[in-house]
Amino acid sequence: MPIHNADIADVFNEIADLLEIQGGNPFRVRAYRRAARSIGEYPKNVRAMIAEGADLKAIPAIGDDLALKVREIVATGSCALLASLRAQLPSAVVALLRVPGLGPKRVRQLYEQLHVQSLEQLEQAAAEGRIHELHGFGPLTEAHILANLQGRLDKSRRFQFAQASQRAEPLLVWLAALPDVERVEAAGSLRRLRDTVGDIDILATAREPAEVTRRFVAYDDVSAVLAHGPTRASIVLRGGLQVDLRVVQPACFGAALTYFTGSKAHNVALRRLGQDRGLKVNEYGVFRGDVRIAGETEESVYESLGLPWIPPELREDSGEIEAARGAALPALVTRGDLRGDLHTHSLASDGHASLRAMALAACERGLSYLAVTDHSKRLAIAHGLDARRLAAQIDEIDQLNAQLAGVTLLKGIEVDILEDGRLDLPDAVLARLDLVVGAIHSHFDLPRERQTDRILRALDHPSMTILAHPFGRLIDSRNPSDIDLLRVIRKASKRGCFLELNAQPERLDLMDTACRMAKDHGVLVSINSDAHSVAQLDNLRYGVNQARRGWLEKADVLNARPLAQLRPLLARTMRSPACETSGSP
DNA sequence: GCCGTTTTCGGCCCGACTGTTTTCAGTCG
Repeated sequence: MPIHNADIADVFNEIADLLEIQGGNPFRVRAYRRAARSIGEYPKNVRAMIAEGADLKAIPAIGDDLALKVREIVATGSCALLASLRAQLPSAVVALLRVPGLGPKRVRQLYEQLHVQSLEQLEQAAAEGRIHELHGFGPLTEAHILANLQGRLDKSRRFQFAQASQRAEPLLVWLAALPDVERVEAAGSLRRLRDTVGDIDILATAREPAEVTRRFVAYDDVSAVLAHGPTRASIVLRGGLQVDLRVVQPACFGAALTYFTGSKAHNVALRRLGQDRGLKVNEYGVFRGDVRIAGETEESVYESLGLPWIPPELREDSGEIEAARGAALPALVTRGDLRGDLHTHSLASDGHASLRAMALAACERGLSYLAVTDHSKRLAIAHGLDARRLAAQIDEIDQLNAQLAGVTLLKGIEVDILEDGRLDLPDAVLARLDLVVGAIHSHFDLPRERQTDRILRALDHPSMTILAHPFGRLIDSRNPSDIDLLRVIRKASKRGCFLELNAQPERLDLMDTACRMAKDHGVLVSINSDAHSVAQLDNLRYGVNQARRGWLEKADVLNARPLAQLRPLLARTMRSPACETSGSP
């Protein structure tokens, strides 16, 4: 089985978990976690780097020892250290770390003293009252463990951004209306616009902080109170979403907002930067000795560290601090930059609105063009169009465009990419369209080589314009397909094709790191709503969020081009077979 | 186990809350 970066990251993370439970050197544990993250996010495939003879120590957090282990994992699929750790401690115990309230120390105690090594055994031990007898545990801890297990409250559970945002909005409004509250702001991954949100972090200033946390834990949508102090409190809403509130002094607000926006890795990087300058950075401010030199605003915090303000979307310690230092932060794309939408559906397939209604709705939303891309015949469940119906729709759009003012409909199709990479409609009818959006809707789990070759062949089709939702993932329900994105991007670049960032909240596909990879190779990304109704045109904002996390600027986005500039990019002359250089797909 | 415009050895981010202890360890973010 070929080893991917994510596999290596998994091995290092399990090593870190097991070392931590065994009470290993915490800095060594951290080194494995940093290495796992670094490799997991590294844009180049490590297996390919080894094949090319590249120096693995060029990867951040990889030194002599871990470079050897990476080679070992690529060669053998595992590594001796992991095997020996597993021999000392069953790897199933790492699942116990996912239980809220259980960290490495307690997991070790449970294993050594009660021989607990699975969630089932943990639940049984708690139910039988054996846990509270352990030193350091008590009846409350035992009750919490039981409640967490029975409620299946999982630390690793994440919510789609849109779901979390819809739960957070009313709570933020309610908090802002409390009499003592002066200021309320969401922080955390919600503010960083991540595609999924683990919990909601809220920051407030208030005249009487303790009064605010008291009211907060009594919010009427609360199903559990996890913590309640004078300045901090944590609740779980019905539906399982955790919300953490911190109330801070106004003079600290910027420092606290920075701190609670994170990411954790970004915070650590800021603190190290502070250390280098003899400064201490925490949620109360930036301090030289006991003197606070910054903290009221985020700008002041960054300025004290010699940096310009960094947009929250970029705060992942993935190059943003270096870019800020070099005055090279991107001017991120905004919703207002979008001039059109290149993937939408109508009544002709599985959409819920007419062509005219979609066109008018697009116009109302400030868009000047809208591509109609109904499904093709293979997707029978969506009433996909065959060549005859598509030809009729082409004529209908021509007639409608003659009547419409302020918005232009583009003739398109979301054509199925068949298992072998052919497209689902005849070349002749595809050639009549303004654009062809190709998409995979079946055989999502082909092996990497076949899945990649399938896409490369589709990109070689002279009519192909945009690869829709390239990974096919559905957050919570379908993993991304295994494709070699670098090969896909290189082919798209060579063929003058584009990649879609599908803005449906459960898709958000391309992912942020993939957007960045496309940008680095000069392949434009099309932020498309994939709207099946008028209201879903508003999904574009979720796509813009993701694009911003992927460092995309206006110039990197296909549909930020006005129509006159877009048309030549869509023209198939640049993709004609004659243009293609020789070589395999 | 990584890393270095102070360092090749000695550092490695910082504080709140809980439940347990009787002054603090563990967990979390």
